[in-house]
Amino acid sequence: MPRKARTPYAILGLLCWKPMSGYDIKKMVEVGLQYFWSESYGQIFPTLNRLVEDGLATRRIDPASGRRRRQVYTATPAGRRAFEAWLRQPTDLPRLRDELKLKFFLTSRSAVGEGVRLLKEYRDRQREHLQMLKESEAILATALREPGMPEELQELQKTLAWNESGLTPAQCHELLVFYLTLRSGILVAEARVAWVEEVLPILQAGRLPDGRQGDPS
Amino acid sequence: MPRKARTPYAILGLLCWKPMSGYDIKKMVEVGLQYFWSESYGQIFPTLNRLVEDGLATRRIDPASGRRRRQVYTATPAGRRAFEAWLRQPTDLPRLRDELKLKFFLTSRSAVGEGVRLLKEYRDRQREHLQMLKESEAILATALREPGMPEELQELQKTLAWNESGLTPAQCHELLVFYLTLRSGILVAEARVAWVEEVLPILQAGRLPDGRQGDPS
DNA sequence: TCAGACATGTAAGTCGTTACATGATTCA
DNA sequence: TGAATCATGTAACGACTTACATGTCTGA
Repeated sequence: MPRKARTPYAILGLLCWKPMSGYDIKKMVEVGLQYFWSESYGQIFPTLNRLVEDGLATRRIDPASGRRRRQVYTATPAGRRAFEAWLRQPTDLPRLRDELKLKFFLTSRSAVGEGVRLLKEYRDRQREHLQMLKESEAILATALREPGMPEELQELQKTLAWNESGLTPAQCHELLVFYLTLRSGILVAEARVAWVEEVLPILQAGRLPDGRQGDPS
Repeated sequence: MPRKARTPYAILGLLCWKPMSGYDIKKMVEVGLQYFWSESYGQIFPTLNRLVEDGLATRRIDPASGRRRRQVYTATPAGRRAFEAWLRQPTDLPRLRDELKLKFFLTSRSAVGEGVRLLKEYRDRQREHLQMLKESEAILATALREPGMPEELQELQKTLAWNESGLTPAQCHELLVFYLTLRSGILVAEARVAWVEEVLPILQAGRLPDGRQGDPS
C-alpha cells in the first residue's frame, strides 16, 4: 500500500473500532468525523475490496440483512497491525492550500473593499461553523459530567453502537477523546474569527497601530 | 475553465500582480506564500499554456534572457476580468482531511500513551512552524513601522520586484496585506499549540476537570 | 404506495505531486 | 570545471469527487 494513501488506514482504523459495512463507514464519517475527515463511496468500496484482497480485513454477509446483502467488514489481526504501524508513522500536516488566504493576499492590488468583503464573509462562515461545534460540545460535556445516558446522546449512541444503560469506562474514554478532538475544531475556528477581528480594523485604517501610513488604492 | 480549479486563478492572480515566468511563479509561491499555498511545475506549465490558449494571458520571450528563452506571461484584460470574477465567487473552505485529528480520534481504543505521543509531536511541529512565522512577522512589522527599506527585506524586495529606495504607498499596502495574511497563520498555529496544552492534562487525567471518571484502557 | 433511508457499486473526470529529462548561465 | 541556479517541460501515477446506476426495505 503506498505510503501516502490515508483512506485505507482511516477505514482500517474504523474497522478496528468495530465491524462495519461501507454504508456504515460513510454514515459514521458524516455524523461523527465530518469536521476533520471525509470519505466518498468512490473511495470506500474499492478500498474495502482492496483490504480484503490484502488480507487486512474479512467480509461476511450479515444474515439478518436478507436480500439487501449487507456486507460487514472486520479487521484481521494483520489489519490491526498495519493500522497500528500507520499510527506510528510520521503524520502529514494538512495540505497547504487555503483558498481564502490566497484570495485575500491577491486582493492586495485591488480595492480595499474587496479584502474587507472577503474577510467578513469568512468570519461569518467561521462563526456558523463554531456554533455547530459548540452545540456538539455542550452535549458531549454533559454526557461526560453526568451519569447515565442523556437523551441528546441517543443518536451518537446508535452510531457508535454503545450499550443502552450508561457508559462503560472504555466508552467513557472514547467519548472523552471525541470531546477533545472537537475542542481542537473549536479553538481553531475561534482563532480564525479572532484573526478577522484583529485584521479588519488595520486593513480599514490602512496601517498598523502606531505605524507609518500605508495607502489603500 | 472548471469552477473548482484554483490553480489557473492563483496563477492568473499572480500574473495580474506582475508579469512572470513559470519559474518566477514557482519561486514566488515557495518564498512568499509557502505557508498557505503551493504549486508544482506539473501544474504551472500546463496551466500557463492553457491560459494563453484561452486568451487570458499572453506569452513573450524575454529578449534579455538570451538562449535561455525565458518565457514571460502577462495577464490580458480578459484575464484580469476572469480573475476578478473568481475573487467574487464563493470561496471553498480548505479540505477537511486532517490526518492528525483522525489519528488522534482513532487512538481512543488504544493505550492513552499513543494519543499523548501524537499530541506532543504535533505540538512540537506547530511550535517550530510558529517560530518561523514569527521571524517573518518581525521583519514585516519593522518594515511597516519604519521608513526606508530594512536590510532583511532585500530578499523579499527582489522577489516582489519593488523599487530600491523606500516603499511607494501601493507597495506599503501590499506589504500590509502580506503581514495580515501572515497573522492568520500565527493565530491558527498558536491555537493549535493551545489545544494540545488544554487537552494533554485532561487526556492524562482520563477525565474532565470536575467530571466523572473516564477509564484509560 | 411511495418517499426516504438502506445498501453497493462503477466510470469518468479533476486535481495534484513526483520523478524524470533537458539544457543554459553564473560564479567560485 | 563543476556546482548551483535558472529555466522549461512531460509522463506516470496517486488521491479523490461527482454523477450515475441499481435495487431493497420500512414505515407513514
